[in-house]
Amino acid sequence: MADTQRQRLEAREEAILAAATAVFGESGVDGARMAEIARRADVAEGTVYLYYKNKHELLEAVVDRFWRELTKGAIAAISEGATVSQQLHELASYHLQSLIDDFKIVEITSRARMRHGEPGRQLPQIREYVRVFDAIMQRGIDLREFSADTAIWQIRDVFYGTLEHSARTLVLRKQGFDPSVIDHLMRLFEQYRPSSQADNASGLDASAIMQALSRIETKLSQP
Amino acid sequence: MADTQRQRLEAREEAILAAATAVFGESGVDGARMAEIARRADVAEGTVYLYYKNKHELLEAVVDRFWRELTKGAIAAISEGATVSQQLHELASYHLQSLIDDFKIVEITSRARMRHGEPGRQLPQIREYVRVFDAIMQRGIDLREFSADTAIWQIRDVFYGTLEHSARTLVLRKQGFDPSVIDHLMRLFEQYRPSSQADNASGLDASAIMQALSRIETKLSQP
DNA sequence: CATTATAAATGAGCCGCAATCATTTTTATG
DNA sequence: CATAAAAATGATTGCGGCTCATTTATAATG
Repeated sequence: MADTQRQRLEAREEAILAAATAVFGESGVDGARMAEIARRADVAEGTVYLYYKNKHELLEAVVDRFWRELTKGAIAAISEGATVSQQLHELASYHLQSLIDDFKIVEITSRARMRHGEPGRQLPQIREYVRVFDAIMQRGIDLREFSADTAIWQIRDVFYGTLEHSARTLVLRKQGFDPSVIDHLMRLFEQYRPSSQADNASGLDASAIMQALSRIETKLSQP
Repeated sequence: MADTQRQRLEAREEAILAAATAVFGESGVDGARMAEIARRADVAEGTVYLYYKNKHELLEAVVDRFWRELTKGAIAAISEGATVSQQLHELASYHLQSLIDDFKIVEITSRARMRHGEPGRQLPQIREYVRVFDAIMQRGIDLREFSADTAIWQIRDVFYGTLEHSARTLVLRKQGFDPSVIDHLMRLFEQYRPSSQADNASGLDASAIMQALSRIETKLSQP
């Protein structure tokens, strides 16, 4: 009966994780009491430590699970055969909606990054999550729907950075999901389409000229 | 001698704040020991609590001070008479550089937002800080350099969201300041210019260049 | 300068809570 | 059943934030 035994253990682990998710969400990391988590999972306090080394590892597990689920949801939210732009739109909408819905856990995520001492690492599951974006964008580049002259990581930071800040703004103002945020972002992304590059084979383009002008202006205004 | 007395108190408060900034930065919020902070400020542990109600308020004071200084620095970094684009460029550069330099304290900021219980408020000093951006952008709109058809808060979220994420990326990869991040962001902002829609999907056209040139001409003829 | 009143500083001790571990209970095995 | 191994328990420990009775420094007054 080694099988039901294993199931019991997994069920217990799941109960602890669920309890922890609830308590962390309700009370925040510092407000959460290990005793309360144990009580809700219907185990003794010591038992929690058989499954997770300490409070921080439990927190990591909660956050890790959240982003894993989010990845699944994102993939599900994207229409298989749609255009790259359409898929980006879907991903952006799904992401913004999720950030708003689960704002508490998203906030807690930053806490999981900080491992007491120093080097704020990035969580593996978030790395996994952003690949969904990367894959869409890469396909866009391969199909020449998007140009390859900006590093993907920079575009990605625009995408997630904007959505994260917008979500915070919306939540703090107690507004909900706002489609105009998505439209705005998608309009920005038009920038990445390879439009009028044909006539700029020389490598000279308007933005290069503007940058040069900008440099000149700087010098002029600080003599 | 009520005057030197006051000065002594302020000096002590400053010593505590400085010690706290250092210790929080080195050890993180959880790693920081109130005893250690007191020791470095050369006061007894109880004395700290005469100036700050508890550890969290001390943290808030540290973060508050940091953003206040940042606001001063940002204002100083912006050329008074420059174009709106140029000022945005300067602000973006200053911001990115600061985020990278003081990454530790920036990370800690999110911690100050979470007041134990719930409603992750926004800190007054950050509100103040983003006004620097708002003022520049508003001027851009007034001067018709930028169009008013996108809400400023959305543009602001693009600006700070992108820079914050980019800073994290750069720090985690142990790269330093990367000017291409700024150029990229500024290119995106071309989207917000009113002249852009017509003939060039990139948002740049001859008229934008002519406008910049004429601004320069103006400056040259009035030294 | 002496005296008193008030403000500021101190640090030993209290208390909450994460984490441990000796003990008990449950499960697998022959 | 007997017995060994695994799992669970909760009283106990230790750390660290915070308090408060006491001490020390400063101001006020005659």
